[in-house]
Amino acid sequence: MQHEPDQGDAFAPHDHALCQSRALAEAEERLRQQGARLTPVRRRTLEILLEAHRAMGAYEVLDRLAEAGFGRQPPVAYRALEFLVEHGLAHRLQRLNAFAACLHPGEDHAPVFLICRVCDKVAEAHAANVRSELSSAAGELGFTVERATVEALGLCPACAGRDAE
Amino acid sequence: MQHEPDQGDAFAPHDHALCQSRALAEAEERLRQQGARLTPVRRRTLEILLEAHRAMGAYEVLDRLAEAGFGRQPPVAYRALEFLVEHGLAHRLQRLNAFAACLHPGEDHAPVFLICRVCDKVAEAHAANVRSELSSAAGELGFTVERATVEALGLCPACAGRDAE
DNA sequence: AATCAAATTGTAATAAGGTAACAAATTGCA
DNA sequence: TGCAATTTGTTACCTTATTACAATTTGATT
Ligand SMILES: [Zn+2]
Ligand SMILES: [Zn+2]
Ligand SMILES: [Zn+2]
Ligand SMILES: [Zn+2]
Repeated sequence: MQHEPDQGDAFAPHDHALCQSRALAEAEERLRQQGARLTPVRRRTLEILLEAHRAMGAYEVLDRLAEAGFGRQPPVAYRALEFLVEHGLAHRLQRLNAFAACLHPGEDHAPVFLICRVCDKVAEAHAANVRSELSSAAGELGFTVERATVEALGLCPACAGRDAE
Repeated sequence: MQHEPDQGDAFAPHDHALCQSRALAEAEERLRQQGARLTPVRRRTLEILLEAHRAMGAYEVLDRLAEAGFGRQPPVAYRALEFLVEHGLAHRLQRLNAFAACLHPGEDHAPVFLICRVCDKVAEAHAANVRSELSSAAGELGFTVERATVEALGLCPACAGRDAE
């Protein structure tokens, strides 16, 4: 079965020059409506991300910006990337740089983490249904999931209770 | 409705001293079976993680290890943490430190990322079902999801095809 | 056109997270 | 006891990210 190519599907063969120019045009239009400016660094940053159809580290983007004559210091890239993320034109692939004791040792599992933003506690939720939905969503694009990271930030019941008072 | 407390639920009120000692005993038993050794650093590292019921950065763990008389250098903590993760006694909350252009700007979405481990391309999959399963799994523990990160690593159709040949 | 405040860009300095490489000490046998 | 394998300690370095402040650009206002 062949799936319909769509605009989020970087994997499907497509006219990528058109894909890029359309995204750039949409970005200009959206920013104009919001009264935000697509300045040269920001525009070049978006172009750099669009060229690749892959995730790039901030320092890789920074190198390309420097080649194009912009500053060589980290904030140059981080600011432009942050602007794009804030305006819905790019995503940041998350991090948390942390470790937690396993609460279900021996079950050979790939859990979903629930992290309370108030008390910082971490719980592990049962992930089977989440993972099966993920696999099927991926399957629609022909993608095979091998490992997945699912981390939710929110409110645990104790902190939610305290909040509501 | 009250949910049944279970061993993965750090949010439920529970006898945490018992929770810790049980986890430690289970760890010892599991490692013994595998012929791996719960040495002093490793044991203290696991205790540190268990004390908190929250995720801790490697450097925070390192500080605590140093207080307990172990080395003050990053590898001391990273090695012990890696050992615990390898043996299923701890989890690493993932990272990817990267940015990608949004492929659906304007849809105000929280997408699921599919990252091909061979070609590094990133696609955005439709996330509604994944997120609703996530919310309901979280809901069973009384947790309210505000933001969630879902990143899958695997094979895109093109690279899977190449692989199969 | 001259002026000025706000926004943007440039730069230096430093914090935080992570790994490679090798030396010293410990452990468990032969 | 002797020795190899494992574990721990330390040095040095790399990547990622932020704070603070200076210089420049922009767009509106006079
Ligand atoms: Zn494209
Ligand atoms: Zn909480
Ligand atoms: Zn507990
Ligand atoms: Zn691929």
